[in-house]
Amino acid sequence: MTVFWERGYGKTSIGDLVSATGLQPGSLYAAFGNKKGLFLEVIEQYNQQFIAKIRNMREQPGAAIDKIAELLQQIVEEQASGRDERGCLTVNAMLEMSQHDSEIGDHLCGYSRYLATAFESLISDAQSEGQIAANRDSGALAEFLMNNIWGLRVMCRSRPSKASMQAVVDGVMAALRNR
Amino acid sequence: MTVFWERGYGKTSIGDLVSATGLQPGSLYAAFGNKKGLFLEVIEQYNQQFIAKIRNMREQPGAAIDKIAELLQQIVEEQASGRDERGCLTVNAMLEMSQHDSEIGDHLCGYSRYLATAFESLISDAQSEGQIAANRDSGALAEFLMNNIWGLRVMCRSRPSKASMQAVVDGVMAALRNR
DNA sequence: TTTATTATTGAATAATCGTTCAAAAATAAG
DNA sequence: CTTATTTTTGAACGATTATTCAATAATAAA
Repeated sequence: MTVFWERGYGKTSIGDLVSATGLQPGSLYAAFGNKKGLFLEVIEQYNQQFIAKIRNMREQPGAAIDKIAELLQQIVEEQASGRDERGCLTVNAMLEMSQHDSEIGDHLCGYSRYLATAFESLISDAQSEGQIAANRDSGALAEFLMNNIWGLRVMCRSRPSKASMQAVVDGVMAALRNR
Repeated sequence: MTVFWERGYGKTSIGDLVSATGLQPGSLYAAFGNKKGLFLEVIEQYNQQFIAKIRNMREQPGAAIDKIAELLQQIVEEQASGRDERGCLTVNAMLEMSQHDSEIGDHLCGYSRYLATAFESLISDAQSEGQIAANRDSGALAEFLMNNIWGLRVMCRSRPSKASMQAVVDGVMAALRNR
């Protein structure tokens, strides 16, 4: 996962995966069929981790609006600490592979749809708790939130100042809380 | 430009460029040095075109806030009409190449910074015209706007419904107009 | 027309790629 | 311990890659 994340799909060679896993080509092919098979399992796992993170957040105590803020803030802090120069594996894969490989594209598009519903449930929670007006469209707000996360994942890759990213996060939270 | 845009840098072979340009490898190398040299000139031209578009918009008559809305709406319409399955060449290049190739990375990061100032001038116009409150931070709003454009360029690649993209655009414009 | 300069050609090169597979090693079953 | 089964090994293969360059053609200068 780390190798694909740092180098992208196309620039990751089997040799890179051999070094990273300590397995020889034959073993990798016996286990995953081919390079794409391994990549599909990698993004599946990556996506499930993020979905699990949101699911887990919802089960924790605390205001939903604060959880959303925390989700965004984490992206800022990771970037600021220099830990995240690789952005989001899913976004990277989506832009590199989505239209070129329909199997990977299907996978990612389905996940994207699923992720929107996960965000919508967080928004709904915040509406129930009175921090977002109940008459606003939760689906539309979820798309808006997700769009800004996609954006931050792109921004990560353009060596932004922390202030720039913080400005975006503050703007998004203000837009969610408002009206 | 079209070839790089549709296939990305890594998946574009010299053979593809030979077919697209009608020039033989030797001629391409005589003119551009190598594949990367050609790519750098391509993204330079692509970015200049977008900067010129914003500059031109500012010179046209009409409310600045409507120009911003039009910029966002164009992305929605292009996607809805099926014309844009390739997203934005710059965003694609940024995610594919930025951290792997520092020369391309520098180019793109510089452009990203420059683009933010172009957006800021549009925001400032809208503030002068009274459609965005003058006490709001134009730089922060510009980052917010740009972030959503990056997001839409990612979203383009996940086969979204027009309604989803429209929801984002409406959300962004509401956030800009508000308060 | 003749000469000098520039541009184009496209086959050849060396490197790297994803993938395969017979041989060897490790493990499990009898 | 012996046999059967599974896993791992890593060299080899064919395909593709970016790049080069001597030969050829086109253009400009004299």
